[in-house]
Amino acid sequence: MKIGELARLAGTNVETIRYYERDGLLPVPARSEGNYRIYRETHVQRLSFIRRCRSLDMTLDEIRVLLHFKESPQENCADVNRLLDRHIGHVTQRMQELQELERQLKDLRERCGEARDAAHCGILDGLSQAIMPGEKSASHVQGTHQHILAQDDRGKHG
Amino acid sequence: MKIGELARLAGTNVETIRYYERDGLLPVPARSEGNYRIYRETHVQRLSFIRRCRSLDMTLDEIRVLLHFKESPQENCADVNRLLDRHIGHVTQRMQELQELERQLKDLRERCGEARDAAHCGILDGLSQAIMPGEKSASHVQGTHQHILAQDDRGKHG
DNA sequence: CTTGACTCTGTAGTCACTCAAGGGTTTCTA
DNA sequence: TAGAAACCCTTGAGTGACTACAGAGTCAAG
Repeated sequence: MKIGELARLAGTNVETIRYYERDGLLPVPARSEGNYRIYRETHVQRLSFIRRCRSLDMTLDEIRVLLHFKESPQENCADVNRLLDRHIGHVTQRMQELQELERQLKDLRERCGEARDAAHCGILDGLSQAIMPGEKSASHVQGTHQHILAQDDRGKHG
Repeated sequence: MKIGELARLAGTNVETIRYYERDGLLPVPARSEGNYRIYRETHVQRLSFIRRCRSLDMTLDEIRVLLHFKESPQENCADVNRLLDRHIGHVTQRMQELQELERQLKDLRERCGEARDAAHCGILDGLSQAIMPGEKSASHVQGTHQHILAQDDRGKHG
């Protein structure tokens, strides 16, 4: 099959597939006479695995590790557990941060229930004073903007 | 004061300040004879405002809007409300996504309680089958990796 | 007068894509 | 059989919000 069909089957877009190839996540495929990439069922499976991991917000590096374990089945999978535990930790931590964030934003929002002058806007006043409850700690957890797998939103945002 | 002191006072790093200046979020400051940027109290306040908004995961564009309202106090602040409401919506949505994500990851983790061969690893098996409950919808919400305000972690991650 | 801390500019790198230009190939339709 | 449409190719640049680095200049203390 050609790249377009692989993309359809795995719910990816074509550029992403070529990007994964450049990045070493997908093997370099055979080419047709017209220089088109030719894929097989194994590629569909590998790409689907990658996309499933991405939908769980794993980094490409984490996925690389998992792919390695898939390919060397004799190795002990304690590392797989460790990777997943760490990843769950990141997700949990990010959720706690977002909960705190939501609370602060709602507090802020209540300061200005109705439209008034910006001169007396409780929101701007609130943002001008210290609210931060403490410095955020490090994590491999990102912010609140532009979800990774938002492929149905191409070109609308921004 | 020089840029280093401003950075300390606002809990930012120096490059970020210069970046905000390039990006138009901070006004171009005066310069000393030796070409050093010279800041005043107003800069500390403006930068702190920006950092507080960033700690609430607002984009620089959103912050630009808020700064505009801070500077034109006669304008109606209904737009401030709208901006904040929308932002709260994004945060709430991302939290729901992360909750679902956490659930899936923990499900996955339970498939492999102990170290075994990767050949029989329930985690890898699980990732090789379809789990995705439905496509993620678009939002201005990011993933799970590398928190924005992790400034105390310089150079460790990656 | 030298050391070291600080600052400057400019450029490139991060992550995981996404888009666009400018061309080639294949397939469908008239 | 011609030509249009759909697909594919490579290359390079753009996204957001920084971060890092090179190579140079400035300043205060010893």
